[in-house]
Amino acid sequence: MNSLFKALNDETRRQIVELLKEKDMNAGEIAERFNISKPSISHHLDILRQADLVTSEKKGQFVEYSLNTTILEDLLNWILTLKK
Amino acid sequence: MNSLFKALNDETRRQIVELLKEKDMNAGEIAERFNISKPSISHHLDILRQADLVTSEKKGQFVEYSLNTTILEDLLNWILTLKK
DNA sequence: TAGTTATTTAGATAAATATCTAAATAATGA
DNA sequence: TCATTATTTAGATATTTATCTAAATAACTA
Repeated sequence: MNSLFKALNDETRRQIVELLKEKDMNAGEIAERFNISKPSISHHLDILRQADLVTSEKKGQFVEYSLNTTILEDLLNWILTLKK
Repeated sequence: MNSLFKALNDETRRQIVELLKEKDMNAGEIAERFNISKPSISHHLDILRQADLVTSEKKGQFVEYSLNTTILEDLLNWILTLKK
């Protein structure tokens, strides 16, 4: 849970997640959407990957990122138990 | 949303939230549960209050804290739209 | 194979954060 | 009113984090 909350505790990363909700994208396409350097975006993607919120797959020269929503079950349940 | 994710991005604060799920508690009672100084707990409570995750009410010498679960609706909805 | 493009790694830096101790504030009760 | 108790504020410090530029790695293409 720690890595998940950490991953979501950043506006840029939440926006990346929202982008990937629409469709899979490669690192460069994601970086284009932000006024942040590519290495910084790469770092954000790494944190999202550590939290298992995204998966990545090398496709030739590109690295394609996809959203993994299954990990959100845990978060959902945590919140629901609070609301009891 | 920013203050909410920030508030939840700390194990101690998540534990405080879980304690308050069971029953309202004053600052001292909460602090007793952790090996952390009272000023630090006070600071954590402040961050939870800024996120509107808890409310506080002065009761004589004590300050009683309560969980506010309504604010979790937003978070719940954000997650649910991701899962679509 | 050499040059180009895509992405990540390394290393640096400024800002944010979690924690502490000491001091201030506020309420109680002798 | 004075001492005690509960809590917060102030100020300091060490760690984490978001960002950058430069360099490294990997894959394509002429």
